Amino acid sequence: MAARMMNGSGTKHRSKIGGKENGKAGGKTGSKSGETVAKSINFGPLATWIGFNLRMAQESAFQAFSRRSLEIGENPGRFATLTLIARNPGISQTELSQAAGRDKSSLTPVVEDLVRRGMVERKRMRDDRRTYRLNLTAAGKKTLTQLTRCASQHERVLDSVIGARDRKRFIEILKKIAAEVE
Amino acid sequence: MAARMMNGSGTKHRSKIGGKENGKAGGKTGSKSGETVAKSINFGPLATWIGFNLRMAQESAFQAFSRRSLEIGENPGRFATLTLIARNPGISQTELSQAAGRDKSSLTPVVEDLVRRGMVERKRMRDDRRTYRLNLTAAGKKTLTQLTRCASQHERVLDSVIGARDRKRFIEILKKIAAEVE
DNA sequence: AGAAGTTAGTTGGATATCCAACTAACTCGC
DNA sequence: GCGAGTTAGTTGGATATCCAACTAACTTCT
Repeated sequence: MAARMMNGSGTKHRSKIGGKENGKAGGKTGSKSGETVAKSINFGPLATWIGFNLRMAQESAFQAFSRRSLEIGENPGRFATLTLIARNPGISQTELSQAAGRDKSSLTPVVEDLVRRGMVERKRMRDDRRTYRLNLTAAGKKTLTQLTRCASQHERVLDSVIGARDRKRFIEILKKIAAEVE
Repeated sequence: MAARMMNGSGTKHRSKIGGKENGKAGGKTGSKSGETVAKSINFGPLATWIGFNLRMAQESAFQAFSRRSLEIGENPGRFATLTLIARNPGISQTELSQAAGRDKSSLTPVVEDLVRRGMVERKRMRDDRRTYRLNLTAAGKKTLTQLTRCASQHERVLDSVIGARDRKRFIEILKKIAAEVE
């Protein structure tokens, strides 16, 4: 899981989102000299809208984490899944999907992959043979440890960008949005 | 564009992200009576990590906007694209993709669709025949107006969740993350 | 106990996205 | 003024995700 995961690690050249309306509607930067002057884009209302900035921030953060976890040869998307299984041994796929904010059908291939790679063990429940119980194997725990280290480093970067003073409030707001918006 | 758009409008049942570690590692909620007690999930470190919460918030917000814009029969994903073209008449596809934070190849089908539906006009540049100039048509402007109304309502909801006091700082932080994280 | 309803997980069809590789068109250096 | 390099946009192949529809297994109601 973890955010429409798996963007790869493309280096995207984003323009900074201009705070101010720069009067002159967009338009072809002169570039007399031949070098391409970074054209300043007018974002209009997007610049001050929460939805758009939320998306840009999320993707930026996810990309960074993606790169980091690919360095250790793991899929960033597996991180939330592994953590949730570790913390909730015997969790079912449906519960897992709800916790991770994904459709249960999205988890089918993810869990299959984790099982195939020996990270997760999957047993039918005794008393309800529709349901699986998921548990981490030793290998899964080891991988999770590595991924967690990655994630901690990543979090430290985010922390430094946000600043200790605002961090708590920032997360509260994110949680509130996740919980309260429709 | 606007966030790995087009999730449809699925009603996802997310568990709230528990702030506190609930000691007892996950585990099978009793459900004596037969009714399914909403199992309380242990999110472990995810609960306090920015990346995960950023994702959950972003998706929640996007879903809400998605539903709203589908009500007026438009694709939420087109919103940022139309806005950027409106504000930057004659913008090229590459510039547009950078501004929207998407790969230029992702824009090919989007722009095609907008042109086909008569929202956007696309002309080769005189002096550089590789490049297109994009402009909104009257129909495009009309659609954008509707979408903008939608988005304003959506923003108002987000505003009320965040609270006027924190809003400015919140957006600043989002911008900072988008700009500074790798 | 049997039919009707509900739930867990899978399958199928669709979309949005990425990256790498491509083509056509431009620019530069000599 | 021509070949090497660069840039704009498209194409192809891959992944992650969604929703709707399905099957198998439970539960409930009469």
